[in-house]
Amino acid sequence: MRIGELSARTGASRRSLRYYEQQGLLVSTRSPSGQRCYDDGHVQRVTLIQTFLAAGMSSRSIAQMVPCMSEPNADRARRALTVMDQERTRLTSTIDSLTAAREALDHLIDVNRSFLANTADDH
Amino acid sequence: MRIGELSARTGASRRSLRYYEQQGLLVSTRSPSGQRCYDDGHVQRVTLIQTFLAAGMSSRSIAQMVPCMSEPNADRARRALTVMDQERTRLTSTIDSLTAAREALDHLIDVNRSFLANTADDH
DNA sequence: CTAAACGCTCACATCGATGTCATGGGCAAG
DNA sequence: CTTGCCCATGACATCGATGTGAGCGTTTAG
Repeated sequence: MRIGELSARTGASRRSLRYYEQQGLLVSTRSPSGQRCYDDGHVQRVTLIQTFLAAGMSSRSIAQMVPCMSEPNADRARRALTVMDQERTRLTSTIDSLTAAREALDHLIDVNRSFLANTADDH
Repeated sequence: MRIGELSARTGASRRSLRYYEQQGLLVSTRSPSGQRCYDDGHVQRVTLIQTFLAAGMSSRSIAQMVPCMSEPNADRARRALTVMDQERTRLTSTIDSLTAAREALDHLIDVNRSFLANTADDH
């Protein structure tokens, strides 16, 4: 398939798909005229990239983790593991931050609701 | 206290504190010479702001939620509640995204470890 | 053959919180 | 008074993923 279809299937814009390739997250074969060609495996890969990007990972980290570079070299795999562990730690602490923020927010919501209930009583 | 001490106590840079004020997240009284003056309550407020910013909320949202505008107006409180509910929903779905990403990452880590174990066996 | 729809590359724009620098005033200790 | 440190404002820079548009080739349906 060409870039338009991959875009339609994944929801990633054509612009983003080209960017992913430029950053080394995605490889494509080219037709004789230079157009990018993808197969079904690429749909999955893009989905994974989207998952990671949505989690705030940088394309640089993703490039080091996702084995987009065909040949699974052992050295590369070891370095990838390092990055993965770092990212996992980062993810976990981000989740903790968000959870803390949500709790703070819940508290604010309570305070606010009470306030509104009281002013309603005052009427 | 002046801005330097508030900065030291909260870890927010002076630049950020001035930015928070400019965005309406923080109020300060001014000394006759124009310097910002804060009290202990401001430390707590800044901490809350940091919590929310770290959770990816925009300063715009925070400004609508945090009752920095002294007088707790009922209309304002109602609009704040709307924003709070939206932000809560957003937070929850972001947490879900991060959790999903972490699971995908765990899977990648497993695959990678197996691969390394196998290549080690090959030796 | 032609027109529409698609693809390519390059380049510039965007957003938001923060860093940094320039220029100048405020205040306390020597 | 001077030196050193803090503060004020304003302007410009940064980062990263994505949008947008120009200019030009390709593919496909009529």
